[in-house]
Amino acid sequence: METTARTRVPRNTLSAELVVTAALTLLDRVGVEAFSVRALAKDLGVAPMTLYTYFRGKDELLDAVRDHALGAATLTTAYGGWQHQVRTICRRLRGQILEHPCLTALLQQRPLAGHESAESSESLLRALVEAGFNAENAARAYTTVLGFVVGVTTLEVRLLEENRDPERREKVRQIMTGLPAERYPTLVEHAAALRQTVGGDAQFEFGLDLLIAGMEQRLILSP
Amino acid sequence: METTARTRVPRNTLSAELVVTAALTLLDRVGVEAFSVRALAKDLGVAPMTLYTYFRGKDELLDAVRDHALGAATLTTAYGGWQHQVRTICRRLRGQILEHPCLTALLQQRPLAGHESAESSESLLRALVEAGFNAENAARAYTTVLGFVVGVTTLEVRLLEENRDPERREKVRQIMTGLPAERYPTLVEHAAALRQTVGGDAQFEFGLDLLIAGMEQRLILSP
DNA sequence: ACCTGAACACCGTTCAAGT
DNA sequence: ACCTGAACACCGTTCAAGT
Repeated sequence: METTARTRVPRNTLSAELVVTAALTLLDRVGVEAFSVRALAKDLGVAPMTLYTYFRGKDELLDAVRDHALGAATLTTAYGGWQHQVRTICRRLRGQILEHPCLTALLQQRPLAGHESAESSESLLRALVEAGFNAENAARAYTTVLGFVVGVTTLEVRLLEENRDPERREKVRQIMTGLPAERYPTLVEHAAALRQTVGGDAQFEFGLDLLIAGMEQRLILSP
Repeated sequence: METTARTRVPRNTLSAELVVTAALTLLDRVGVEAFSVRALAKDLGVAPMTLYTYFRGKDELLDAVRDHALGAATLTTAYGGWQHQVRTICRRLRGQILEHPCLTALLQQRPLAGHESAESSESLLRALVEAGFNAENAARAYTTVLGFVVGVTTLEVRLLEENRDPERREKVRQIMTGLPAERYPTLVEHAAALRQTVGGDAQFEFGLDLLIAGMEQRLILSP
């Protein structure tokens, strides 16, 4: 029952910036499920209600974390041909999600941020217009690319987590090996190859190649 | 303070099946955030702990709901050339997610189900092998397609929700019109076109076309 | 303005008990 | 087996209050 007089933050040591950073760290460590305002307050050595000085509520805090975690992805401008620009922007977004796995949950609850992500949004859309798409198709390609990157990378993060947890890993293995070969011959035969697609740059690049090749094709037929 | 003797389920009226169905309905109505075991119990006219007769805990229940909601997508077999088969499977999966929006959250927390989705998994992978992909690339294409469909459709569901809620809608509009045109010229110029990409079959088909065209291209170069 | 503790209406789940 | 109420350790947030 240690009651060692809690080292309270003396005065004005806190700031919105600091709260967001600590929240991001905690979110990445324990997951969005286990994250709570009270746990964050304890981390910061502060009473729960203190955090409400900086944010109207939990939702607003999570939005700020999402913008903050996304912000760093937009620092430098992409260069080269449109294919290379699109590739660069997609890789950066994936990199940012892998670095902050909590982004998978935050992006799915509330999609794309406002100002923080505007830089890379602008770059991506510009690259697609430069590629030769008309206004409608450039916008369609833009939304397709974002959905693809977030979707594929979210799947990657989940599968990697599943692989790390030995208990869940064993369960998945049992389901796969338990599938009747006469009903699911292809799944059973390709089980090893499927396991190979769990994460990794090669898997991401494969999908990105498909999408870009598809866009090149589309530009020839009807831009 | 109405205490009108709650119409308790008499005996053995409940079943795992019934609990799952009620859970799915409640989840789609109030969202995964607001869903709770206690609320579900109230819906069923039963004490919260009763549900633990059928499921070890909330997680197991959500897994069952996910499998149940996904199951109906796999009823009939796809036919025709591989392109048409892939298209059909993707459309069905999207259709199922649109019908049960809670699937976006359930699929992102725990990816692809086991047995319930094995039917369409088998069909999809078989179509890709038939297309001519080697084992490694068929598996890579498989994971790419699933990530794409779930990602793009999740984005669709979120954007549609955002559009329905007038308050959030106004907020998004303000962010877009508030963007400085000299810093984000492309975003500002294409704001109308971007709004057009929020949901709809045309948007989904556009992305699906890109992916399939990309696969056709890839098959020529290195299957 | 910044920070606090007490209180309220919720959660998921354990436990001992009833049929 | 099926179903229950009481209790425990949590939540996010309101409120009145302290500096």
